[in-house]
Amino acid sequence: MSAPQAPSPHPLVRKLESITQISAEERAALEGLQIQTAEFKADQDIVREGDQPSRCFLLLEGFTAAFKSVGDGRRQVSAIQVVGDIPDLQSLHLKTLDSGVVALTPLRIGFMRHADIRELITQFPSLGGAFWRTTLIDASILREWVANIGQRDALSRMAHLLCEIFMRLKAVGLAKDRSCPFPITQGRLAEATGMSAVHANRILMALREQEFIEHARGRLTVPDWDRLATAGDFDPTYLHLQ
Amino acid sequence: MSAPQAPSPHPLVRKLESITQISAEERAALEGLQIQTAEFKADQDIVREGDQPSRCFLLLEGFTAAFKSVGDGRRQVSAIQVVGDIPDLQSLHLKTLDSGVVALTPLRIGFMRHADIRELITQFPSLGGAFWRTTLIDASILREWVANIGQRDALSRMAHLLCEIFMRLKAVGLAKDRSCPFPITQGRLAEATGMSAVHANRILMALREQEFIEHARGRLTVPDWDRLATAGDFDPTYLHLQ
DNA sequence: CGGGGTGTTGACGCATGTCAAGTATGGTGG
DNA sequence: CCACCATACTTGACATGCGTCAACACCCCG
Repeated sequence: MSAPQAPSPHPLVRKLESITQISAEERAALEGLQIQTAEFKADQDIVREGDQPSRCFLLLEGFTAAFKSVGDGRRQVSAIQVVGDIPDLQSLHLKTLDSGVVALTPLRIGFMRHADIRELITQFPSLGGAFWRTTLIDASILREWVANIGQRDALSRMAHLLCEIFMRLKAVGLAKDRSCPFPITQGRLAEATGMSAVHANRILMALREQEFIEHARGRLTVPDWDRLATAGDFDPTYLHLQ
Repeated sequence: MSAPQAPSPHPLVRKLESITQISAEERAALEGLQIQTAEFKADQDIVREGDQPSRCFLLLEGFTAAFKSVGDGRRQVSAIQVVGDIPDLQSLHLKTLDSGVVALTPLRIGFMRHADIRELITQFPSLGGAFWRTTLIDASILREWVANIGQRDALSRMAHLLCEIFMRLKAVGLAKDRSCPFPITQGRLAEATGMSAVHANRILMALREQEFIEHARGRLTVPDWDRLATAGDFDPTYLHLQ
């Protein structure tokens, strides 16, 4: 009756379809999942370290970052999320959040109740596998971040991060050709790469001077992908795309 | 007939019992899971980056480390595993391994086929949740490592790592009182904390001189836990014990 | 057209890396 | 039981990448 392969307007279906085969039934169930949308302004905390949420949220529009604060007040960003990501999906099985999530831009998000997700998974175990898989990909990215921060020098480190974000945006259709939206301040990039804001600035300027990137007004352009990927020692295997 | 609460000799049951309630039926199913044991010598690779395994392994005895190599040949350890851990459980849903696992000591491990685990989970979905949860805890630890490596100075960083390993060993009953086995070389600790081996040595000596730790012949002793925890800015919430 | 956040720049110090030369330690074979 | 070897650990001298501080420039947004 309906066109069977119409591109789904539903962001959660899109997300999981990029991960696994979704049957018509599962798709219907996903589309029936109750989602409560909300908007946030830039720099607002969506959830905080220590929270015990009963729902998690799907990022519908904008960018977020997960972060932890350490003793002396410094912050480390441990992940950056783009459209389609579910930043706190781990709260489904871990009662207490071990990191906060902050809006990097104005956001539109969709809350999904844990109870509803659990019911969905009970009914369609293969969807449970898909959700599980997304958290495993997040963990894989974290391992790469550990290696990135632990071993690469500042220039490679930053280049690597830029490669990752660019490629993940491409995967969700937000990167056109050689450029993508990039509304992330140098301060945040510094927190994500474990360097000072001043040094992040110098490294970004070096990357621009040597024409690895163009970066202005919230857009990132990569004139020569291979060159940037080489500088960042970037191998996308860990993203487990496709 | 049998004593219902006899401490299970089965390591997988022990692991999952520390995470969730296990019914008698589930326990029986877990104990029936086919496990093929194997032994490895120190420094052998159990699995390698790029492998596509059809089984994963449970660590029965010894210590392992997950690691990635970066471009210039340096290595970063992204996790250290102790008895009861399943270092490559993510391979259940991610086809290609994004990091290798190496034996830090002589090992005894038990291989479990993906197919068997999948069947088990299909039959007992709540066990699936327990397995999922273990991978989420691993991810939580990775977030803490990102923060540790990214933000803390060398002394706190090392102290934090020592706290984590000590507490995880305690959780599986391997730490007696104030001391635990610690067969990890300074070179590995350096790879885990993202510092050079020489610097790791100096930091460990500083920790010993200031009596934060005693560390010799494969044993670590912590004379004053609170003092070490303070030095390492250590808060165990992220381990999600209990 | 004003102001707060963001980006830029320079001077300087220090934590950490590197290189190189040892010294302990523990396992192995004679 | 000892000699030997490989691996781990230790130490010093030196270089440097990066952090800190402080001032300033820019640019959007109201």
